[in-house]
Amino acid sequence: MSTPGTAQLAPRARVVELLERRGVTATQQRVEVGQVLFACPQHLSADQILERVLAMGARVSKATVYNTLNLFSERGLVRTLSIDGDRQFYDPTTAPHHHFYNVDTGELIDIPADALALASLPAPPAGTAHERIDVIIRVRSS
Amino acid sequence: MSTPGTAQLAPRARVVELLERRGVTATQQRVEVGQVLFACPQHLSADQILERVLAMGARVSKATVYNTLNLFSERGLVRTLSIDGDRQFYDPTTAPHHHFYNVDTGELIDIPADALALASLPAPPAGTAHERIDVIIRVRSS
DNA sequence: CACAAGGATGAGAATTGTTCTCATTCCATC
DNA sequence: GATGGAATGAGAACAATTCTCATCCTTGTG
Ligand SMILES: [Mn+2]
Ligand SMILES: [Mn+2]
Ligand SMILES: [Zn+2]
Ligand SMILES: [Zn+2]
Repeated sequence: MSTPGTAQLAPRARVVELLERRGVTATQQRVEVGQVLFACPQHLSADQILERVLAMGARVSKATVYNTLNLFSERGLVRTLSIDGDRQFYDPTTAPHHHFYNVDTGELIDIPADALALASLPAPPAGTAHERIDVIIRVRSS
Repeated sequence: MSTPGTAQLAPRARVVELLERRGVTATQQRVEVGQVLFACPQHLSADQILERVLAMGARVSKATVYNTLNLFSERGLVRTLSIDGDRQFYDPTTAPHHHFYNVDTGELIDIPADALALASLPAPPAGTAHERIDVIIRVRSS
């Protein structure tokens, strides 16, 4: 039994703490975006985040949602996923992990880092250093 | 000593054969796109392909380049890569392999499938079947 | 507790990669 | 050489994202 229009949200206090730990000023809108984004492990588009923030009764603009997500991404509060050419998804789980992507439904499912062994990693090209590894396992509904 | 404006191209006959093997009618424009795309292992955007086809003196439109790349992609002649939210890259190497992506320069480098061991693959979610695995190793210029 | 000063916000325009429309052109087949 | 269906292309349309810049907040200061 869920109250319509009242999705689960991360508590403001927890969001404020997360932002301040990364040196991000905890403004009204950033906290509201964070309450939606950090509610649970999930993968949301900018549009979905905007919808949900508006649904919780807050007032935010599209520009601020994008500003905020880009800032969160720079500060390591969110991971940006590009799985197709359409839109990006924002992933509150920043620890290393991977994804199943259902090409038919668009669904994204987390794969814990330790559920997938990457052996014999090739050395990065000369003059470069590893930053992060993304594994996307594309699946079809069968 | 390279002749300016005359980049290396795949021979028309080879391209025609590739297309016909996949049941794709070998029209003038499709063959020209193929000559650019199948010239060597590489990763080009639609715009780069258009530029190069025009540079070889052929007449093609943007719409046809996109039509052709989407058709090639459906027929398994090219693999589409989404590495950031900006544009897609088209990869003539359709056999399984992976990529280094230099986030500073935008450079994409192939990693042969056998240079990277993926052990203990998790089972696909119920009701789905593996389609393909993409590993992208993001690196920074250091 | 006013009060700057700089940072954040937002309405809407701009940008850009990609798709769509549909009239025209091409091509395989007869 | 005709012809019917597929392919092409100019340009409009779309959609995700960014930009502009006037207005609004925050935060520290007096
Ligand atoms: Mn971006
Ligand atoms: Mn596409
Ligand atoms: Zn995830
Ligand atoms: Zn490749």
